[in-house]
Amino acid sequence: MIRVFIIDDHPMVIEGIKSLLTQSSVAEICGSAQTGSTALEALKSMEAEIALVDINLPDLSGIELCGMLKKQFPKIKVLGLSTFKERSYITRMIGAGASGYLLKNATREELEDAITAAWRGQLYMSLEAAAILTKPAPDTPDLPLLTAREKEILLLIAEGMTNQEIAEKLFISPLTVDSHRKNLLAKFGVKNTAAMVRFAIEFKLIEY
Amino acid sequence: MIRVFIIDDHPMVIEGIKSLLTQSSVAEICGSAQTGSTALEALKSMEAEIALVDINLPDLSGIELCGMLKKQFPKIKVLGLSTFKERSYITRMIGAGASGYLLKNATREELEDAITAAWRGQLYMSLEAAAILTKPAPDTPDLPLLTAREKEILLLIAEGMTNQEIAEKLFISPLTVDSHRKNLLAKFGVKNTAAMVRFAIEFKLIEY
DNA sequence: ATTTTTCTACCTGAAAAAGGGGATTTTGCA
DNA sequence: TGCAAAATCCCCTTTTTCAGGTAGAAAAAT
Repeated sequence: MIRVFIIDDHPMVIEGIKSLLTQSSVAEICGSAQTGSTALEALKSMEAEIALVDINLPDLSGIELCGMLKKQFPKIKVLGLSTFKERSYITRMIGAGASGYLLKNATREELEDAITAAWRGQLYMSLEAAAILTKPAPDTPDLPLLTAREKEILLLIAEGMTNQEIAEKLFISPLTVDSHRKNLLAKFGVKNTAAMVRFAIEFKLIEY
Repeated sequence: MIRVFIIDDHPMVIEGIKSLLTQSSVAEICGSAQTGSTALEALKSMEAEIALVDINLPDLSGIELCGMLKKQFPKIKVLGLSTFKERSYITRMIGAGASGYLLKNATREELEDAITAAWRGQLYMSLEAAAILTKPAPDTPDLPLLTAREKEILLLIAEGMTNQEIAEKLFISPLTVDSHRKNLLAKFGVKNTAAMVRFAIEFKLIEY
């Protein structure tokens, strides 16, 4: 029997999962907690194999908690659990090391499949969550078209180079760099470099 | 038979996949390309169901190409293919809408499993890739510990607010904001705001 | 060939940030 | 209570960026 620990701030969710798994031949509940910190403490004296982690906890986000769980209890596999169908939650949870993601409308069968897959070292994604991930991303707002030179200079700005440094690197005048910088500010509709860098990363115009 | 299009800059990889799938009862190769742009063009006049996309192409990254494929051909499921075992490639590929990720050492069976799962709308992750994702993240470099106030001010800086604006928002002196800003620069080991914002996003100290 | 876009360069001055210090008060914790 | 850390505030100077333009040459598109 795979030992499962539940972390959710809603007691009725905890009870619901317990009820679903009561007659499971696959998994048994070894404990539960309503906050991330309580869970971290409880898991120190408990042999859990799987943690079902709600994305929204009162003290920590599920994403943060997942990272902490993986670090402190590397043997435990984490499954994210949420009502949220947001692709960014899913990808961040996976990025944090989760072995899967379930929506809270999961059937007992899906729960068991997820727990079993995670326990085997597989990545489990419910059909519904997979559909969210694999559908085309929503149309991003029309992004400004940057010239090649603007892109080049944007990268260098984001590395922290001053106009003078960039000018020396590209064999142009610092005044020219300044002109490009102003064009970038105008195209992004922002008023300074901080916002420019953030915009560029947010809209994947540069990588980090 | 599931129609599969291969995109890889190495002809020997394309041939290898073709060879593996020659006697497949599941999939058939309907075409191939060595660059992203060639693939996008070819797929306009081709009924492919699955695209196997190499992460490193000469013209586009596999991640970019995945996004473009999902946008222009929403019906096509994308599977990432790489020698790279880097978690960030995997998560970014999934974030771009891929239905799975395979390493180039995959067996015919794994290839077929991936293609079938993707075709069914599931997310496929090879055992090896899943292991990379679900193992505890490598120890990040020791990140600077920020005080609560520093975090607060970092967020506002990254939104593009000036010291004066932040001071008014927090009911403190602009000089205080400046002090925190200097502390942040020192803690991050960077010399200006552009690099500060980038560092903060890169190391997930702020979100965007 | 013409038009449009991009790149380059410049001007001036104000605003903002960065550098390099310093100090006092407040807060949290043992 | 005492101590360390955090928060707050200050000084002065220099550097850098931003605002708000202008304009010509080169490259690209038509």
